[in-house]
Amino acid sequence: MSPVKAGKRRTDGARAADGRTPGNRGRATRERLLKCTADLLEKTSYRDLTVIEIARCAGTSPATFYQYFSDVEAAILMLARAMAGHGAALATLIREANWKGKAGFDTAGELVNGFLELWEEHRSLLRVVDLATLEGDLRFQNIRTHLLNQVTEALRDVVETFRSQHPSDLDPTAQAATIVSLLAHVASHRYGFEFWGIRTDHIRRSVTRTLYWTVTGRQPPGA
Amino acid sequence: MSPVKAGKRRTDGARAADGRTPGNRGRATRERLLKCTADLLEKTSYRDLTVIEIARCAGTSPATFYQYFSDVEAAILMLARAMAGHGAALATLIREANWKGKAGFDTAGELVNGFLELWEEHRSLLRVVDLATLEGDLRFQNIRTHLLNQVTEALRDVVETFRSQHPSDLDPTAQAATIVSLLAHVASHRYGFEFWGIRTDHIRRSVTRTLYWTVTGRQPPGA
DNA sequence: TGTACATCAGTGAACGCGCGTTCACTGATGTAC
DNA sequence: TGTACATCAGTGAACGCGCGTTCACTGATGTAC
Repeated sequence: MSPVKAGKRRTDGARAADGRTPGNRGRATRERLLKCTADLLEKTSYRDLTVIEIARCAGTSPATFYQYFSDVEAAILMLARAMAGHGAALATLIREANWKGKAGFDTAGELVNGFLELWEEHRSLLRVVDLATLEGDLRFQNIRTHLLNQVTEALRDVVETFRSQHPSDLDPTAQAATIVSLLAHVASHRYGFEFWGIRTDHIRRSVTRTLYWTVTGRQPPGA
Repeated sequence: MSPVKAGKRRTDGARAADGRTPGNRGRATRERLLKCTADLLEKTSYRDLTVIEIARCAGTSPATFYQYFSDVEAAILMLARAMAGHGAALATLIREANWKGKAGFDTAGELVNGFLELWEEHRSLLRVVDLATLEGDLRFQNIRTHLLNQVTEALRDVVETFRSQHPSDLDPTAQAATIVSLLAHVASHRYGFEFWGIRTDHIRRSVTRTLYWTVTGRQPPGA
């Protein structure tokens, strides 16, 4: 239909814009667009986030945006994937820390804090991931899984360590998934609780105790 | 500006359409529109739900829709409010059941099932409520609070019954909120777990045990 | 050091689309007498 | 039982808006010789 000029249009759109391979200048623009996407996400619902807005924020034109991303979601996905790696740090904490006795209780507290901090730092991105997951978007669901899976598997292994403390018909994976559910939900609704008059410190204490119990099967060390 | 004909336009739009008081026929149309909204919500993300679609499904025109609702969200809110009352049944269950010993463990199981069933029955509506809450929509947040608050308060009262079993610095409200978080999250991500290979039965068992422990402070009766 | 050329980078302006929303209108139903 | 009138109910057709997306173009940067 349209006269092909010179560049062989890449349909896969893997790395380049529309057949160009990016140089320094291009990469800078791209970063600016990503940064603006992240910033705007703090203020706007991701459904209302528009190419025009992002372009304007980055001091460029909508046409430029399309040289780097196929649409707004593509940019958000890129940000989300970069974030999903942060689950590894939590998994490492779980695997390497001591879960026995008082030290184990401290480990539980650290993990709870780890979740709260991770959500604090990436609040808007995690909100989008949760949102899209609930809506059934598989790409975001995969990111969420990737993030939480590492944590769940690490916890499952720890739970198995305490197998003798748990009833034999308890599934360690389900147990771990249950705990992760609790941690994720509390972290993402933290401000909801505060708005409702429940102090985060109190939640932290409750969750820490529950976490310790579900992992070790033992009563937490008395207050 | 425009010539006022006869009806005194109500700006509040409280009950009536545009100054008309609804009769039988009108109420039927209205019900049909609500039903269609609910049905379409099962298939479509609520963001993509359009007045035109709803009207078409109800066999009427978009103009008619606006006689009954100011916009799509208004219709959804109406559905959600009607559903929020269902929290009362769970609260009653919590308040009237026995929480001690083996009977208490059964009560915990019933409550977990109650959550799973409630979410099963109103999956799409609850999804919208969760979604909008995460996005900071206050109206939906209030509905969510209304629904979960009844449960949280009931649980808090039960937790207080077991005060001697819990450490003195434990806040019963925070403890109850923690449990409700767990229940709500698991109920809404149920299919996520199954997709991921975790059987609902296993989750149910884990959650029931955790619930029993967080409420009573005692080890659940061995399997 | 200079010139020509290829490629990268960016954009103004326009088109099309599809939804929200409204207006002026027709049709249906009820009720007073 | 019939007629007139008020009110309820519903709609076709159009307008406007704002975003997504693209095209044909100009400008910037690098590099070969």
